[in-house]
Parts: sequence; C-alpha cells; structure tokens
Amino acid sequence: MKNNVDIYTIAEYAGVSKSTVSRVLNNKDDVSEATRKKVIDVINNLNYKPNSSAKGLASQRTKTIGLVVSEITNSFFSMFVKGAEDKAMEENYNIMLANSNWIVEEELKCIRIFEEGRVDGILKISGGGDELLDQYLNNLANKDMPLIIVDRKLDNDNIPKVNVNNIAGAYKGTKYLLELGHRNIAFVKGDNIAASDASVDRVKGYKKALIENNIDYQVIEPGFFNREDAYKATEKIMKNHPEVTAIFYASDMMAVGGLKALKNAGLKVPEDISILGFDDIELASIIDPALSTLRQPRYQMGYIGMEKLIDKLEGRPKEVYAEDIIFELELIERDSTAQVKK
Amino acid sequence: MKNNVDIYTIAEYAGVSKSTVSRVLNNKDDVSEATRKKVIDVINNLNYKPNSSAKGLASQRTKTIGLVVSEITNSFFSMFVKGAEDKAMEENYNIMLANSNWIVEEELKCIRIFEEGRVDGILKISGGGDELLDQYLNNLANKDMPLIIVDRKLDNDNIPKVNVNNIAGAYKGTKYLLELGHRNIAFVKGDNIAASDASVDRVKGYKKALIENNIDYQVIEPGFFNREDAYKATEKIMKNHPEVTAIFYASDMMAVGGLKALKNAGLKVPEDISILGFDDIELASIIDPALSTLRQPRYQMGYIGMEKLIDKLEGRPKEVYAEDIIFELELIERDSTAQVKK
DNA sequence: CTGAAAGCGCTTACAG
DNA sequence: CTGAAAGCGCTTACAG
Repeated sequence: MKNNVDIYTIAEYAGVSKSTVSRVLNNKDDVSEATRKKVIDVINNLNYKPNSSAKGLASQRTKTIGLVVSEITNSFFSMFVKGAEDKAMEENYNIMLANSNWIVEEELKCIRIFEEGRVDGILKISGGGDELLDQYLNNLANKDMPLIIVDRKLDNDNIPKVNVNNIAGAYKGTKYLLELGHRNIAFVKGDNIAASDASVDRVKGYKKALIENNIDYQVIEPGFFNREDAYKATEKIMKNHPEVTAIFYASDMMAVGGLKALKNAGLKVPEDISILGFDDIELASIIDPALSTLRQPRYQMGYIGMEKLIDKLEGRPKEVYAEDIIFELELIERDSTAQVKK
Repeated sequence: MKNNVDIYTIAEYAGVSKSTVSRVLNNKDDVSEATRKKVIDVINNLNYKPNSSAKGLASQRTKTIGLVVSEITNSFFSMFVKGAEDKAMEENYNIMLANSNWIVEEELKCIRIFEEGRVDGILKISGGGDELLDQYLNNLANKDMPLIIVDRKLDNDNIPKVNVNNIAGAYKGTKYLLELGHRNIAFVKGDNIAASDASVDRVKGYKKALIENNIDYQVIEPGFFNREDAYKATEKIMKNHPEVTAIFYASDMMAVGGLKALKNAGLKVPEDISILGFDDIELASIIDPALSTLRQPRYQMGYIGMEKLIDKLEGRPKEVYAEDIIFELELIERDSTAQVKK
C-alpha cells in the first residue's frame, strides 16, 4: 500500500527538518513545545501514518512479537493469546500469530518465519518436549532472539520461566479425591509429542499423593490431549478396572470425552464415579455435571509472559523480568466429584 | 534483532552482485542455473534470513495481512482465524492479529494500527453495523487498502462478500420447528452494536417462516450474543409466555445459556420444550442434550476470505475473487428438539 | 544473464 | 533545541 504523505512532507509543511519530525514522532523530549505542536498539527491534518517497514529498518526494531501456539481453536490456547495480546496492546506492540498444530516440524517452521519476519521477540505458548526443538530454542535464546516460553519447561538461564506447578496441582487433585474416600483412582494422561512435560509432571503428582497415603492402587492410561482419546481410555478403564471409583484426567477436554464414555455406559457422574479435570476451561462449568477441576491461570500466563518479553526488549533492568513465575493451581469443586459410595 | 549476514555478504561469498542475490531470493527466472546454485549454497551455509523490513520498504509490500476479530477466545471466531491462517500460510503470508472486544472504537483502533503496521490488506471477521465504522471501512477500501469483510454486510463494489444467508438459515430453522408441530415459537436475538446485521436477518427469517405458515404467534426477546443475556431472556419468556414450546436462539452460546435457565426451572429439553441454536460451535455437540442448530461454515469463511484477499493482493484477475460467496446454512438435528407434546 | 545505481521512509549520531 | 548526512538491507528499472 502506498502512502503519499511521508515524514518529508510533514517536515515541509511544518517548516522544520525530517529529524525534528522524527523526534516528535518518537516523543523525544528535546523539542521545543512550539515546534512540537506545529508538527503534530500537520501530522493530524495530513492524516500521516508512519511507515513501519522504514521505521523497522532504520531502528532495527519492529515492535512486533511472534506468538506461536499449538492450536488457536482450543480455548486453552486462545485464552493465553488474549492475555498476551492485551499486554502487547498496552505497550504498543503488535502480534504476529502462528499455529503449530501440535507438530514439532511446524513449530520450527513458525519460529523460522518469525526470524525472517523480523519480530523483536518470540512468545511461545505451545508444546515441546522434543529434543531437536529444545536445542533450536536454546540456540535461539542464547544468540540473539529474545524468547519466552510459557507453560513449558526449558532449562535456560536466558529464559525466565512462566509456568504452572503441575506436580503440585495433580498432587492436590489426587489428594482431594482421596479425601472424598476414593481409593481406586485412575489417571488418564495426555501423552503426546508436543506437551509431554506437563503430562509427565501431572502423573508424578498423582503418584506422589498415592504413595504418601500408602495407596498402592494405580492405573495410568495414556492418551493425547483430546476428547476422542480420553473416550477410548475411559472405555478401557471401565472394562479392565471396574473397581475404579474416580478418574483424574490430564485436561478438561479429556474429562469431557471421558464423561461421554461413562454416560454411554450408563454410569452416573458423580453418583457412580467421580471425575476430575485439569485447566478449568469455560466448558468445565457449562457441561452437566459441571466439572471439578484444577484451574490454570491461562490469561495471566499469557499476559505475564508477554510482559517479561517486553520488559526485556525495552531494556528494563533484569530484576524486573528475570524471575521465574510458577503459578499454583486452584482446586475448583463442582458437581462431578463426590464422596465415594460405600 | 541484528543479523550480521545480509544480502551483501552473500553476494561477496558467491562472487556475484547484490542484484543477482536478490534475483535468486525472489525466484526470478532470469538467472543461470549455475549462479543460482552457487548463491543458494552460500545462503544455506551462512544461514541467511532476509530482513523483511528492508524488503517491505523496498518492495512496498509486507506479505502480511491484518486480521481483526471480535474475540479470539470465542470458538466462533477462532475457527475463522484458523481457516484464514491456513490459507495465509499456503501463500506465504503472515498474519497480524487484533481483537476488538466487540467495541466499535477498538475496531477502528485495530484498523488504524494495521494501517501503520504496513499490512498489505485487512481481513475483518468481526462485528460492525456501526455507521461511522462502515464509513471508515468504505473509505479505506475505496482508497488504497485491500479489505475483505467476512460474515458481515457492507455494500461496496470493491469488497466481495463472504457471508452466510442468515435469513434463509433462520427461515429453515423456524420451519423445522413448525414441522415438529410447534406453534408457539420464541426467538432470542443477539441484538448488539457489533453484529446486528446477522441478528436482524435471522429475525427476518424467523418472521418470514411464521408468516408463510399463517402463524401469528410471535415472541422476540432481545439480548447480546452471550450466555448471561440468553439466560435472562429465557427466564423472561418462561414467565411471560409459558405457552411457548420452542425457543430459537440466535447463537449456540445463547442456547447454552437458555438451556441452563430451562434446567434450573425444572423444564426438560426437549420433552417440555425444544431449543434450537445457530452456528454449530464445538460445544453444541458436547452439551447434554446435544444441541440442534444451523451450521455456519466458519473455517471455510475464514479460508475463502483470506483467499480472495490474497488473490487481490497478488494481482490475479478480478474474476477469480470479485464474486460474492454466500453460504447456505445446514440444519443439524440433534437432541434438543422434538415433536411438540399434545 | 548480470551489475551499478538510485531509492524505499525512516532513525541516529554528530555538529552546532 | 535543530539540521545535514549517513545508513538500515533490500528491490527495481536501466544498461549492457
């Protein structure tokens, strides 16, 4: 798109030099109020819009952040995006979006696109756990691309963590089920290439709670983070482990899939069996029975991830962003869990 | 972010001029195979990433599209975004994202940001119906910014329409309820600043079906496109119009809110009252009872909107993109609708 | 098929 | 407080 009015035109009309126009454009304080006003008037009258490509080239900064998410249609991720976007807007940054569709190669592709796209930094809210990818990310962060990774582990001193305590969360959830009297508790995990560390930690928390309470009953069923897999996993549990009285799912979406399997089998939740989710997506409170779950502060994670990234980009003191932020998960009791039947 | 290796470095290493490097970078065909290979080798060895700001400045094109949506956390919109993004990726375009939060002023703000952000075009998948906004959009499209608006009306010969036949959809839905024997059918509309034309047309379709069938019973309750408003509207209908046997909601989200109100009042769906949604978001098939609804091809609309925009940007013949695309809505029968009770 | 030169619209020291 | 000049890293006619 062509824009006929540029910084030079403004300078001409205002009777000053380009340099001065640039100064008022960038809010430098070494401009007299009189000329500032003059220039601003001209800018408004001519409806001038700075050319961000030129600006980006000259200043070596684009004021845009690349955001990579696994799947934008998943409410879990879109809430992250919202938080990230809100913060970006506050700080006058733009957002470039890319979906990886849970596929490692596409994650890499997204990142490469952003490297060319001249984003100032990358905020990654998506899967991982792949060695090659982690290596690439470490490399990137150590070199020259500011990078924040939310909701995922990656050990790198250049990258502050913004994450959730998955072990403690799953521990809390399992303990809650134990307190309701359940002893035969199954866990359906979200075992997949793209988000394994979260799932692995949740399994750890589940086991930890059982061990601490001297329960040696343990059923762990694999599955991807989606409804279909959870549906199948639940069918399997019902068939092979009819003694199970509670199922803990690694995500709410999985719990929804599981709920359907249970209903189809004629079981009542929570009368016959309790189910517990993880995430607290909007859906959790909509379905019937409303789902008990562990709440992840997704919006905040997106917001804070973006905040740290921008702090870094703006050259703010390292203390303000270098600290790791690990959120604890909140147990939300709703109607899908109940005292175990005698 | 600084990149030490630029087009000049490549030229040096390959023993050619910058011009030639630029040619192979842009896949121009007037380069000998030998030098092309030489240059590509150097590019790979040096891990060169073109600077898109420089490219954008020189070529006056950024290869990025601005996407404005009302609310990314709403599955209705995220599905559009996915379609749009998939198409953009196919054509090597990037996406810049902005949320308007259903607010007219923010829509304008998003668009202004994109004007500066040097996007090549704007794809708008969001509310409207505001006069000032429409004027601004018309202006924009007539001047110099390629613009496609999806799922909304705006009469402008420069803007091909990508929309859904809301009148016919609501007509179809209402007729379906009539065929089930319902005579006292209420409609809860999504009356709001930001998407009124869709709602207005749906009301038209509802009325048309009633009139054609000589039904003069008609209850229209206002509300915004959300659960809370629909909940309240439904309570009102139950109180003031207990004779109603079916409620048609202007969106699935609204139907979900209505369902809750009905359940809370002790009514059974569909035994006591039928409900019908609009959109067919993922949730529609998840809730209990699964919601009958009119399916909007959201992914396709996003995809096709993006396709038309890119066709235009790439200077393809006008015939390939100028045509309006109006989708018909598909009736999805599920479990929330039933024959009326005697 | 290839190179030299101008230019895209800004920012940023430098000088005054 | 302000201006002249160089430069950011590309593309694009133009010439050969």
